[in-house]
Amino acid sequence: MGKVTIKDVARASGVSKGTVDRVLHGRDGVSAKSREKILKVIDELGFEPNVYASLLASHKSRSVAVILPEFTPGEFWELYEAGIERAVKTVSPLNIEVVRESYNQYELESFRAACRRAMKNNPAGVVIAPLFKAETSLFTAELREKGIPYVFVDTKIEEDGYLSSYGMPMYRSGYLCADILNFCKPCNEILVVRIERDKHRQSDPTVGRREGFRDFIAENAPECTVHNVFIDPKDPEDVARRLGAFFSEHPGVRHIATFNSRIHLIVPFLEKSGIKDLAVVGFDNLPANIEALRKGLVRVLITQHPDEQAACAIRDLSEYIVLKKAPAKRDNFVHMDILTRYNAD
Amino acid sequence: MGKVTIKDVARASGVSKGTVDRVLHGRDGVSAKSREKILKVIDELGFEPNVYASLLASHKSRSVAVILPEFTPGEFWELYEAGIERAVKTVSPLNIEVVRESYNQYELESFRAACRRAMKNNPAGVVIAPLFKAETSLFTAELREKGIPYVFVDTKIEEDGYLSSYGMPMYRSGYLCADILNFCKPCNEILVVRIERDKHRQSDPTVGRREGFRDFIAENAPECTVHNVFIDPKDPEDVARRLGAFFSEHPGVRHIATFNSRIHLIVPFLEKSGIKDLAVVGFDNLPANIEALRKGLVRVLITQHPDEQAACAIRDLSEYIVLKKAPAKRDNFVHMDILTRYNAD
DNA sequence: TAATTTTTCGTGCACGGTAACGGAAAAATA
DNA sequence: TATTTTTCCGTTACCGTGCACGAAAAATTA
Repeated sequence: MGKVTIKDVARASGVSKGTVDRVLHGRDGVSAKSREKILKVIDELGFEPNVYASLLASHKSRSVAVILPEFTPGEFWELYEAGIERAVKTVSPLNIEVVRESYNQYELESFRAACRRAMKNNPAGVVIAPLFKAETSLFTAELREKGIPYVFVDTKIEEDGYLSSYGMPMYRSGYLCADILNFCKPCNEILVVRIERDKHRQSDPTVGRREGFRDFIAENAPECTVHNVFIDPKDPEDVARRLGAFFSEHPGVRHIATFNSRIHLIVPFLEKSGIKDLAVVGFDNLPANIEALRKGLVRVLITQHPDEQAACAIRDLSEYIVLKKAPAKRDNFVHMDILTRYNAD
Repeated sequence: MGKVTIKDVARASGVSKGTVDRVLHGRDGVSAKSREKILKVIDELGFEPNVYASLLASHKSRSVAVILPEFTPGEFWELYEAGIERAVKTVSPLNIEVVRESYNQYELESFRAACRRAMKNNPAGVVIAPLFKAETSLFTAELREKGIPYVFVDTKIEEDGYLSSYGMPMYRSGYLCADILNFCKPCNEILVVRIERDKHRQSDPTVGRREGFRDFIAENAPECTVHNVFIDPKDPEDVARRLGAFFSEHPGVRHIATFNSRIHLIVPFLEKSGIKDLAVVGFDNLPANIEALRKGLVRVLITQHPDEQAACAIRDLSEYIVLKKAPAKRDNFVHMDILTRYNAD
């Protein structure tokens, strides 16, 4: 019943609704005294703008640019798509259009080009996965200058000015990974499979995860040995070769972890080798990983809901664009899901 | 761009928008000729009413009744509240009001009364947790007769006519629980603590969970013994007495499970007894359970997001009420989350 | 044919919010 | 002090739809 409208706010603060509208949208032309008074009244009355009335009145169509790495089917970055599509559905009646720009995550120039393409559209907001830290800084500086709000997904960069961020707490996730491996009986040896395209990449997104993993072991199982095996994801035979060599040298190892989403790449080896009772933990719910989970070859996957990240990011931006309302929480960690074969749906 | 409005339809059919509105809502007072013409134009122009404008203009407020068990703070059924509140926020601008009716889950008559109270309000939709199966059947028959859509949460009853349902797959969750206990080293003995108010209750909601648990053990650890200890939740000293007796008789048992949300009740005993290296698995993210997780006294919680269930249920209903749009999926199983101390947030 | 009833329809305000327009008051300048 | 500029804010016309009011048109009756 007691819906508070801007008319109520206007009356209660002794101004007209035009003025209330001005402070709601942060436009200028309002004295400090009035603004303060109005904000107080808004707070006291618990006013919340009616989104529908709002977009009915202001119908300019705006666009949100989503800048993510490109992907081939089945890759990690594809997981964002589902959330983007969900979000598109909910915001398109608000006259907000979503424009995707993708880049090659291993080529800086490609990232630059994607940013430039995004800016051409004159977007009202930007969602971005900041794989290239330094370059992203430059880009966000430009966004700030133009007053375009932006949201980080996957990871964030340390700076001020972003509207919100979504991601997994990487350190925590590494810690959790080690905890799960260590779950019942403490383990003496763990094999960490590093399936990375570029061992010496400047900014490896999984570095925090490795630290969390290392710290858990140091604190809870200091006697445990951690072996690293590096594998080239582009060479399909590298897996069998290197893992084969490893297991002939260390036949007793029963714990395996990876720190990125590529655990599925070792599945063929596991199937062929016939080693039993392995505790294998990986990350991210790629279809191939889920499949491995179902088969019992991977014991646990830790996932971070990229789709949710995307959906939330777009939601935050549209709320900000339509209502100039900042999201409730700025830094959001999505829940780390623990998936086993019985709760993978 | 080319959004067609009522005014366009009116102009194209040579009448006023009032007349168009009349045919849109099936009100009378329109000549057969005009009606026909208008319908033709609507079809040709592909006119679709603007839901938001419509909602803004129409003053009829509709209500959704939510019929759930009553609770004292910290109890399982309180977890639904958060989702209800979230949903209220999103649907209240649609002039949809949410009315809660609660009942005593152990008294049939109380459930009946709650249903009757709900009907008095002449609700446009109903969310219901069908703890009393038979009685719920009678109630939903009445709803169907009156054309009122309804959604099940927590569990559903087998019938046709509900709009959608949300719940945890109980059998699966029991299976998962046993799997987690059995995670690394197979266990030989498991203590199942049954903290139930009424041992002989007709429809124990956790019965499916018990079956899943039993089946996992039978299939994967047939040599394992399962001990049941029954505890009266109303008698605070019963826990210490019975568990004390159990552990003095079976000092080697290290695996504990419960099947409802009351695992926190055994925490004081665990703390005092000082038994180490226990693998304790329970259900549901009650604050007290989370607390026990943090302290390391409970190893894993399996949760079902009651808040999400409530939010989805209300969303489905309002979409149906406002747009007559049926939800995408009818039977929905919420994801079973595995919570450990490192991902409980 | 005139008067009356009934049918059919146009008009205008409301919903809650947006934003352009222009005027009054305050501040700055002459 | 008079004039100009700036700051601040009220007014107003929408957005697309719902609905009440009353008037015109058609049908009925006298």
